[in-house]
Amino acid sequence: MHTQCTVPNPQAEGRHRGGTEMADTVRVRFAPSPTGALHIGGGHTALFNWLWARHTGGKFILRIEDTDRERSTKEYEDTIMSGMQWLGLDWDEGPDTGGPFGPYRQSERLSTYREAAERLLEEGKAYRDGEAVIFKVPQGVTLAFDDMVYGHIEMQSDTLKDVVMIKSDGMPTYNYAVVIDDHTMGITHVIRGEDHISNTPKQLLIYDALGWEYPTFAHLPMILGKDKKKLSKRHGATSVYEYRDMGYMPDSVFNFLALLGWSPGENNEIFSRDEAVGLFDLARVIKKPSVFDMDKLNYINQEHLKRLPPYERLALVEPFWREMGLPVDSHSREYLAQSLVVLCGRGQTAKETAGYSDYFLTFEPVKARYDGSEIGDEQRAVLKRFNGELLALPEWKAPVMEEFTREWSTANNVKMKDIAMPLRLGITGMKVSPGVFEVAEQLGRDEVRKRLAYYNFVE
RNA sequence: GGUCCCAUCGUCCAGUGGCCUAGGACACAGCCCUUUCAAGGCUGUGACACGGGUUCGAAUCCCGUUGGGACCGCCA
Repeated sequence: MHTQCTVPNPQAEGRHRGGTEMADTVRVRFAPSPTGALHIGGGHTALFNWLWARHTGGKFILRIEDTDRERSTKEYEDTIMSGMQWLGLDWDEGPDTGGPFGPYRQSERLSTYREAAERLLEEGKAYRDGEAVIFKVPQGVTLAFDDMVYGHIEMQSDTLKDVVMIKSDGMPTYNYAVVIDDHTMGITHVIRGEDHISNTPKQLLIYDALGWEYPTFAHLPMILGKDKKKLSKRHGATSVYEYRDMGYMPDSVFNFLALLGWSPGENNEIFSRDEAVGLFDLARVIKKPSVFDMDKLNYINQEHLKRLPPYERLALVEPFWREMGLPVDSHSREYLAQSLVVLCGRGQTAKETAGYSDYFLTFEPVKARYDGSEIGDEQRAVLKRFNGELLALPEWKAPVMEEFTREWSTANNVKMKDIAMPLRLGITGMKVSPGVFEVAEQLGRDEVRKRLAYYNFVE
């Protein structure tokens, strides 16, 4: 057990939860503003909150911070939610599911913000300027908190400017609303990006003014692009959807994101959601910002892809085949799934896998890629003899074909690759493929005969 | 500029004073396997930013320097 961890693990300590001990239960929230899709940074923050809630048996709350009237839209709210669902981050309370601490949209909690603001106004801790309500920062106060990741942090109030609580349009500002909501929603752990560390002292001031206790803070290291700058569109995909569209599995993106700023501590980098939940610990989160590394994502995705049962892999690849205009429906599910088994882990994404396997679905792309013109008369004659005998084999099985080919190449003093390569090219149109006999078996004797005949590689 | 934060291979992590001539993974290079590629196996290149302390002993603790980042909005 990690003694730094201030929150007891209910499983490990065998404590009972619920009922009157409700107050002990971990409550964390992800609070995006609906001004854009769920991007990698937001996904990372949501993920760590979710992990902590699930690990501790607590609650994961989704709160929509839609106080920017100009930029917030319902569409973005929906995309963020479906992005989270895609990643498998389910929430216990939120704008759609409801819950005992609702409403879960800031735009619907305006009265709560006003009440607290009135109180502060009456007590002389805030003042009006124009239509806005502004918090008066007291001088000479030391603001301090103990961050679960960054440790003890303190700052003098003198360096702070007064903070706007309610904007002229009646909407609360972030630094104010976040305090009111986290407190009234019973949030126990505020887990958010490191870029919020400098905001925290302002929020502390408001907790103090209202006489509220601080939640536990845990700031997460930033995710940077290859150039070590804050991740942005310039670094490629930004929304988690773009990863889905590129053929990445949600489990892989989950796994990859979990590894940014955290590790289970053992030499275990590929894990499932459930394993991550069991292993996760906020006390093991590191402080150093991490660079988003596409190569690592690719590797992780390939590992997850390899571990997938055939039909699940088929479900992932199928949309990309369709996108490529391949005749998916003219084949049986068994045939398609088996084709991917033959492909055996080739391709780092479902999209790549689809691109490597088009020849299983139709001959057309093969013809487009390969014309057989580099084969001279002499070699063609050899191929015709060999292919003729191959197609006449009593059993159309890869091991049988392979054995036959070895014997034939020795007997005829022909190099294995001189007959295997044209065969591969003729049936796949590629110089790279799985074992050519496995491909031939999967395609079937008739289809192979048809393709070879097209190139005049067989009599 | 002010305040705050960070600093181990190119990248992601391990390391919480002795087990470290610093470990794993990705990437890269080579070899093996082989009908091609992928996968797999083996090997290699490669880091504690720098300078001072503290200590019998420091990647680990302290101070400074340098370098990076964040925040300083009636955005969140």
